[in-house]
Amino acid sequence: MTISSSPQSSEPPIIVWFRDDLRLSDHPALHAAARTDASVICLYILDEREARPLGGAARWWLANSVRSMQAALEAIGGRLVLRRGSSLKIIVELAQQTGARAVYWNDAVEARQQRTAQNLAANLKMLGVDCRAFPGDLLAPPSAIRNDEGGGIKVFTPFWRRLMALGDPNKPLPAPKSLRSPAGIFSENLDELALEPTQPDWASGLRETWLPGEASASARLRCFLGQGVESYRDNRDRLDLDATSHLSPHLRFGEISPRQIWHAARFAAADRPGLSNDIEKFLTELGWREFCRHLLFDNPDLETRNLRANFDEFLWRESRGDLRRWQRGRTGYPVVDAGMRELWRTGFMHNRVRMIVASFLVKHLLIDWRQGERWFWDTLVDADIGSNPANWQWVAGSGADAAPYFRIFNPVLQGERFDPDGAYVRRWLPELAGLPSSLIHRPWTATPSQLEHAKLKLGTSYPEPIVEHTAARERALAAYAKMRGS
DNA sequence: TTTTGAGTTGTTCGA
DNA sequence: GTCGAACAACTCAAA
Repeated sequence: MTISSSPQSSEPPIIVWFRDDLRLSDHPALHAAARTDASVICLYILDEREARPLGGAARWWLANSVRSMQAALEAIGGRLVLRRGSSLKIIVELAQQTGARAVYWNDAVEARQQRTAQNLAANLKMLGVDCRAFPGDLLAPPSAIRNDEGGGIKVFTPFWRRLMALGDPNKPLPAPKSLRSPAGIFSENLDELALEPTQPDWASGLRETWLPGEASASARLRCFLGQGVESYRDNRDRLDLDATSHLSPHLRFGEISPRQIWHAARFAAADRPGLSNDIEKFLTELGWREFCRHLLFDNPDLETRNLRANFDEFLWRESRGDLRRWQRGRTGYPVVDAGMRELWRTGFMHNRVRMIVASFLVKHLLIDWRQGERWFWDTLVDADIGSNPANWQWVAGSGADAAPYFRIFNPVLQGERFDPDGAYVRRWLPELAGLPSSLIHRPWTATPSQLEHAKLKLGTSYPEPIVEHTAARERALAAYAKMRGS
């Protein structure tokens, strides 16, 4: 095989179609294309119909991630072609226009994306264009972890054991050192895709918190495995400590792959045996991502359909007012409100707080989990097509391996346990900052003089509780009992 | 085929 | 203050 030295070569190019895999390293489709002697067209399409339309926070992330990848590609001689519209139509047209010899992409687990890929493959075949889909998004394909009936495994622990029994996933692939991309192919301007908010520009909190892109993702992983993972097992639930990796949005957009994380963590564990417990626990979280994706593979309507059908009978409350107070962090329960405001400001929420606020919406307010799922989808930078609905269903009790219905978080106890000095609450609810730690998670129990001393007016500067915990708990238990009996 | 036992993340109550 | 039991019943994996 000869290697063409001419950048103007007119030989047929290979199109690499990027989706939620905005990285150059460990990218099987790009790696395969770059190994040939062909020039490579790197293509990203904003297709609002192909998959679930992105939420606002995710759109902001996408814009910045794409910008970062444009720069990374240019640094090795390549170029990113940006388009908007129907993926199928655009790829077929581009393949014809450029006389492409092949189209490569990485597999996606979501049903709509798979359908598009199948249609695309059929269309390309008719045109005589080769196409290949590569595994790259998962540690193991769903087909490798099945139960006796050929379905997915619905309980996490056996799922995890089976995944571990498969052994290490493939080693990550290197990024191409150089790339040739044909010139003269039309690309949209990123700004014209209007992914970032302008009127108003509400993204300042996101900009202060995050740096999207592959380089940032791998720096964060390195930093986390270098120091952060120490005491991960013990401290990961603490809201007032910075004990988690914050890799989730990077993983969501494929700026880093699960295989890269897996192997880097294994390497770190071999290097520092004292950390192996913490690293095992960290890898388990990667296992949960995997579990949720496999669940989505078998249940394409995970975001709308109760996995346990008896939940279809559940009588949810309709209250736009209560929903809005929850969304805005005005429930009167400090740990809930702090979480909802962290989310609104940064596009992120600590995992423990996600459980607390989700339990509060579903059980204290009896509002349909789908409403909460949609709010998270719109506001989280890491809103994941699998994890988000799967975990909402888990909290609600309608999901796989779900929490039992009587497990109702007490927001006061959870706050006192995981934010003992109230540092997390004070950070996000400055109006409560003057309260002593003993009252920070239960301001309604403060005496008038304590309130005055803290310069706090309950009902004005901070709301009274939207529901009383014990009564709400009993109401939830009764609602579940009724569903069971109906 | 049948049986057995386990199942991410809790709270409350009463001894 | 600490501890164990109750909260219920069901689904699923695996022997």
